[in-house]
Amino acid sequence: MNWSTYTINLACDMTAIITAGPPLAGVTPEHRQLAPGDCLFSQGDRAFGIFQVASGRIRLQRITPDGSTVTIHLVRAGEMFAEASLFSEHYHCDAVAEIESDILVYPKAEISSRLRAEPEALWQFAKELAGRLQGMRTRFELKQIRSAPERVLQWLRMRSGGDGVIRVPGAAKDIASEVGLTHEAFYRALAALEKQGRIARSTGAIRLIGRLK
Amino acid sequence: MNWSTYTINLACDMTAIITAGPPLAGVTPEHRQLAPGDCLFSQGDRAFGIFQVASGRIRLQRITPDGSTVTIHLVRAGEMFAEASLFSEHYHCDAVAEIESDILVYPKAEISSRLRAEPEALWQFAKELAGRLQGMRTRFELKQIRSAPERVLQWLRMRSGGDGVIRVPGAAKDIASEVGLTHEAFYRALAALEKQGRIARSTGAIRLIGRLK
DNA sequence: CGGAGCCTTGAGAGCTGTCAATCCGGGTGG
DNA sequence: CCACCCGGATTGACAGCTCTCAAGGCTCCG
Repeated sequence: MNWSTYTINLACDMTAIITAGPPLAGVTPEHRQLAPGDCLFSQGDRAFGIFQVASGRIRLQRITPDGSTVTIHLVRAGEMFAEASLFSEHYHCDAVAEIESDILVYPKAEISSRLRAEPEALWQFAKELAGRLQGMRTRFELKQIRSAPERVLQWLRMRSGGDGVIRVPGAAKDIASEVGLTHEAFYRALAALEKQGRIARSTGAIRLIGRLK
Repeated sequence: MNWSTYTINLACDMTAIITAGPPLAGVTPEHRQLAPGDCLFSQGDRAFGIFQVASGRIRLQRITPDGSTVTIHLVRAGEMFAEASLFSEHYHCDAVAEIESDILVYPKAEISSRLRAEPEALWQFAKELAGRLQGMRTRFELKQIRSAPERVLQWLRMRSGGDGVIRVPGAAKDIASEVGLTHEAFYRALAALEKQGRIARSTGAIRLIGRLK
């Protein structure tokens, strides 16, 4: 098992914290600044590009037949979105900035022609997609765990290196939302785990305690 | 809190109804029968193929550095898995049958050479991956909704056609696990929604009530 | 007619979200 | 150098909600 590879795979996944997947090789993106409420594209618009969130947060939503709004996805910093529009003429949902956001725009025509012309680039693109799919499935499975301490523990396990140490990037608060908890519940979970002797905390890092191989 | 408890929770999955993608065009799979507990591949094994579950259920799990097991994904009938192994020499997790399962095996060498040789097939494959990624994100977002009635309603909205009618395939019980609820909570949610006049139930179908466009 | 499985409802417990209060460390202005 | 302020970290109290366990009712089928 190659743990560094594993880390990279996860990076495609827990994007909110591990910033930035690799940009699309060989295609230089444009930047677009969005103010809260700004719309990047709407359902039915002709697809003009795929995107990556440099900073901010984008809500992908769809208006259902009965007129109500369904959130398809909340895209956070580092994440890419609307890849599927490469294979479709139009967007199938709205993309609206929740907060001030900086978006990288990869023009569809350019990406498309490049992927069509260079099978190797397409191969890499598919690889990227497959990795993100795996990551998404992992996140999904994590969500199935109802107990907050258990969920936090599993998350830590997935993020830990071979030494069982997880370096905490910035505020633990941000991790909370990543795991799908309020920060209070997250702190309580950490406290409980520490009390049980299953983790040890120090500033900027968390260490798993237990049978390390 | 023990693992068997989780197994039950984890069994909640939406794929049984939602998924069932097209098989890989132009490549004929082999079948493999697995008994409960049988291992399809292990972490570190040389990647020999990608798979689709014809029937049964496969647990993808990884042993973490501290020796504990983390479920990466529970694969259900219709779903494809281990696509990422196309881009990697080895598998990064274990695949174990939870129940008797029938697996379609697409040999890696064959898939790989076909995708390499025919850019159009690779394009389709990427399209498929992008679609699955979107679907996974949608499922993930649905999980974020805490209120059971709200979650059920959103799920119904996503599944409804333009007429706002959802035909219920078989037991409503199965839907419950798809939405990530116990069947009791699901019934209660439906009852609440009906009481509020937001849906109407009849045998075999549910109709959304509200401003249809 | 009987049974099996699904549908439905009830009661209670446990857990997380919410609201609030406190502590703490660093940066800032006086 | 120190008081002050701000945001994060932490803990407490409480309400609301879902899960669990349990008990009928209903429908289809043998």
